[in-house]
Amino acid sequence: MSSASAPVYEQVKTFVRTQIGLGVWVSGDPVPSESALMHQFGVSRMTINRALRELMAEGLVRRVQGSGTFVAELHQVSSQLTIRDVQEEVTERGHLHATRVITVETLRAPQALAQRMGLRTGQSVFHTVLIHLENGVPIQYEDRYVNPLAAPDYLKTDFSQTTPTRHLLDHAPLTQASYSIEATLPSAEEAKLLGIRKHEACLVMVRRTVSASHVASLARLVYPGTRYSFKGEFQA
Amino acid sequence: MSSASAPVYEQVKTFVRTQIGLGVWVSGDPVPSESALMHQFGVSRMTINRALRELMAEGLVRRVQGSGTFVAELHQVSSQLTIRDVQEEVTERGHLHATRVITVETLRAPQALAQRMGLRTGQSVFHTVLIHLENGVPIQYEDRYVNPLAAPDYLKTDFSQTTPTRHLLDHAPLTQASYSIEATLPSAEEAKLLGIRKHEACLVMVRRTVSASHVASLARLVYPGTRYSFKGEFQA
DNA sequence: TTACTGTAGTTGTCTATACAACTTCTGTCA
DNA sequence: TGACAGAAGTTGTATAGACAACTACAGTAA
Repeated sequence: MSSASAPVYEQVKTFVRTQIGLGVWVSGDPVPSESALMHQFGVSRMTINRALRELMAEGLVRRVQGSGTFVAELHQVSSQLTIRDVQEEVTERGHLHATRVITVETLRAPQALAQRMGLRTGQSVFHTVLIHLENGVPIQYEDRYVNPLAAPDYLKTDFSQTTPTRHLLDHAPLTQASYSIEATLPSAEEAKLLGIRKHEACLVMVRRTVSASHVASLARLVYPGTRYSFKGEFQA
Repeated sequence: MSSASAPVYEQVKTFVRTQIGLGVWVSGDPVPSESALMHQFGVSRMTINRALRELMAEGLVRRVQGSGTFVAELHQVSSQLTIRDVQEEVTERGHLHATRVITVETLRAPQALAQRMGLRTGQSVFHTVLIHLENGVPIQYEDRYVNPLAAPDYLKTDFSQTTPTRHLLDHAPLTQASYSIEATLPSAEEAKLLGIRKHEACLVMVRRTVSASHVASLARLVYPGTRYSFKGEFQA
């Protein structure tokens, strides 16, 4: 029923997806040409083109100009890892979000930090340390350095109301970000502030965001392993 | 120079991206209508449409039929988390990959496992436990259950040559996958096989893959926190 | 055999047009 | 005032055609 009224290009996508999903066409196999699918479905080439182009963007097929369309080799499976504002994430679960402000300061960047943020040694950098709580339980330790050039008003924020992430997204348009996720044991201070034992494993995400060609922020986010996990899905 | 010869729809995308990147247009602002951009660039509507449609797919703008196009609220940043075959990953780094086979067996699924894999209790399930080594150092403990219906020849694989991931990708076309990433301390057996101390934090990925409507495999991958991290990038 | 050329087939881009579906606002009528 | 109708503007989809750019292959010439 729903497919009867679905747009034609969606029907074509579904057809191709199904053939691949059922294993009728396997990795490397040629997908029928635009011309062939055009006659098979009795629609115009642009419609077929859109379907195949979108399937390529989704990583399901590979297209080579002059040669043809082929089922992609799925040797690597990518999925969206979503990085969200903690506050929204918590409130969306219907829980209460609160912030404990530990440190708010301006300091002169030591060499190691300056290097990682692309600044000169001794340049001013904003520094905040916060604890995010979900229903009163600490779930994230956030240690963040912010480039004053990217967000001059950062320290004026009321961090008990607005999260740093939120402020930055609103004031420093994001152009690039990189992150790494590791597992480590917490430092003494982190363990104390998160209210966990020293031998409890933590997920640590280190995130570097770039806004208009300079590093905007460098954050170290520590999550107690027992209270947090990253989840994701992948759909062919 | 390169933009002079770039396709028009790319030029339009670059224009919109730049306005957003520079902060000229901020979250929620209306993007000029297709008709306006059409006159501005002197091109047909379909070309503008393609540019805006692709920007929407990339999450940079939000489009509402009948209303207009708006700069998206970047409250969530998603990026590709790539799940790859360990062997390929290691050899690509120019290192030596090896596998230690610990367990290869068929067993009857206990209730908890059967439930998680969508099988009946007592049904046959393949089970393998392997250690992956990079230059002789253990980097991953892989504990995997495989549905015989999805990959009947799984146990015939020579696991010292082919990784389970590889066999499954080649024999059971992937239609869906979900995963979670957590931090925990290793079990006694895991610590022993990975050659780490009991109090060393580990990244644990639990991955469930679905092939043609039934669960193909359930894997628990344990990485020593000191030897592994997930990395990723995001580009606006 | 080897190197080159041409041709058929394929994808990439773009146009001008059309109608459908939806939103927003304005003006009219009760 | 309030409800409704309509018009204008917007995006969504689809068409038929055109030319460009590229690939793969077959045939030809040296």
